[in-house]
Amino acid sequence: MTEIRTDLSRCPLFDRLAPALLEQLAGACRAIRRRKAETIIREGEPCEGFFVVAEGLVRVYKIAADGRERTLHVVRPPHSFAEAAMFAGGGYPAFASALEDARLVLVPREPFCRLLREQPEAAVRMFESLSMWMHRLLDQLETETFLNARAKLASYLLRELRRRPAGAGPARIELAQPKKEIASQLGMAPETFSRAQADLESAGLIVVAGRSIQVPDPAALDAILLGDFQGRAVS
Amino acid sequence: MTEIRTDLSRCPLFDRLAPALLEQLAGACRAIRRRKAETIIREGEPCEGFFVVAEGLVRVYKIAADGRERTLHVVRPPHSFAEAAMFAGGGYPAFASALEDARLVLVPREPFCRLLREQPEAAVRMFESLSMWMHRLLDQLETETFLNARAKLASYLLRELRRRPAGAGPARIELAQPKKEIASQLGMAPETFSRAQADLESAGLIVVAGRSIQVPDPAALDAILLGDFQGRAVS
DNA sequence: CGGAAGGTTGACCCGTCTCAACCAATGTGG
DNA sequence: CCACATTGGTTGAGACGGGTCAACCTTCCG
Repeated sequence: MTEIRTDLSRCPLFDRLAPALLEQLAGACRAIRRRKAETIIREGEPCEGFFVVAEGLVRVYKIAADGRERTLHVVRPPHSFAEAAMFAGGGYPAFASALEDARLVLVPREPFCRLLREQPEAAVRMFESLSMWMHRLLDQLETETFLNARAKLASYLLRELRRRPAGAGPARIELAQPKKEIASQLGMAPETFSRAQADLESAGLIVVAGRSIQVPDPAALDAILLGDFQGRAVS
Repeated sequence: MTEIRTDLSRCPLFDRLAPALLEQLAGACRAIRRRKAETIIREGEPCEGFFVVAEGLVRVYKIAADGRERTLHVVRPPHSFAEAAMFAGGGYPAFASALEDARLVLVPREPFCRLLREQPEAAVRMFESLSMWMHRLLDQLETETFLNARAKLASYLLRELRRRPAGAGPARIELAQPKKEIASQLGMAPETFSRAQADLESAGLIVVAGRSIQVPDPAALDAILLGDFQGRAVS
């Protein structure tokens, strides 16, 4: 139980919660483990509650009628997912599975809703979390409709760069997942990812070495997002 | 002022609010009018508050670096938009403009946040509203990635059918906006919309007469969403 | 050694975008 | 009242981006 309490306390939703309330909520939660590739929730399943990721990576995704999959987001500790499902009825709106062996905390619906009603501060945190999800989805929809494969990759790399500690040496990214997984996040086929990467590399914008990618000049990479790109027209 | 109170009371966010609280909130709000095509908010602008649509239609959209636009959603009375902007910082996440002459109520940030802190019931409504937006965005992203132009149109028509009063005569839809606007909502060029429509019509799935579209057999139209469509392979 | 998983590359195909012509309905000014 | 422009929509031709299929390579592992 004390482990659950610690896991919750790290999550932005709860990190300012009074210890007593945290303890109480933790008592109502359940620790859950999933091995790599195991499913956590299925689209349409009734919503028991939402999840805090304590360890490991979780992939949130949709499945098309013909079986194709599309990753919507990868959730890392100490964040949460499926919060929105609790208020909209109709079950979970997407699938989720473990990208690595994962430890999760299931926060059941009722105890959590009680907390929200009683703790305005907790409610505000929840609003912030939902808003962040919305912004993320908006960005994704924007990326989707306005950018081509190269620009999507560039925008992904720049986002990853921004996630790193400030002034952390040279601009280098270590991909934490297989490239085909990243391709799915970006809404493209693995082959297209590979080609986009090759294009950016031959334009001198990135240097690829396995799963390590260097960006000598982030500003130049950023320019890809605007006007188009003549990379393929070398002839 | 009493007009503002009435407008607010119709909005799902506030329709169960105690009259005294409603009155108080209304006192802090501002009535706003916009003519057709006038801008309401711009992406990145600091967030003063969010909006309830009292009359008219509002288009929420993104603009690409090269000027292309993409409609994300059309908000109709008595619903609201830009709620999420209040919690995420960084200003409004998209543009909004009036599709028709519109009457709006601006609910300023601070008075509203105070209400949320003091009224758990209001907070619950807010969660529901944010969750609906998230579901809508998820659906849109799903549609975007899995469906082709014909299937997008079919899914739009079926959605519109479901919005109509139950048992309201034959399955007919009156498009309330120009087709090129709907094309933008569906993320396709107007020409593509026109062709998708022609395809469905020549397959006998819909009957088009100007802006009026009939669906003789909704179940058949639904089948388009699953497997693919041989409509163009008539030869 | 053989096999599986991750990744790259080439060839080809298909869907959608773009550009352009065209049409109908509606207005506008002389 | 007519010439003309404007707006909304349809249709055709061509180009292009990205998906698919297939071959191949490397690394890792049993």
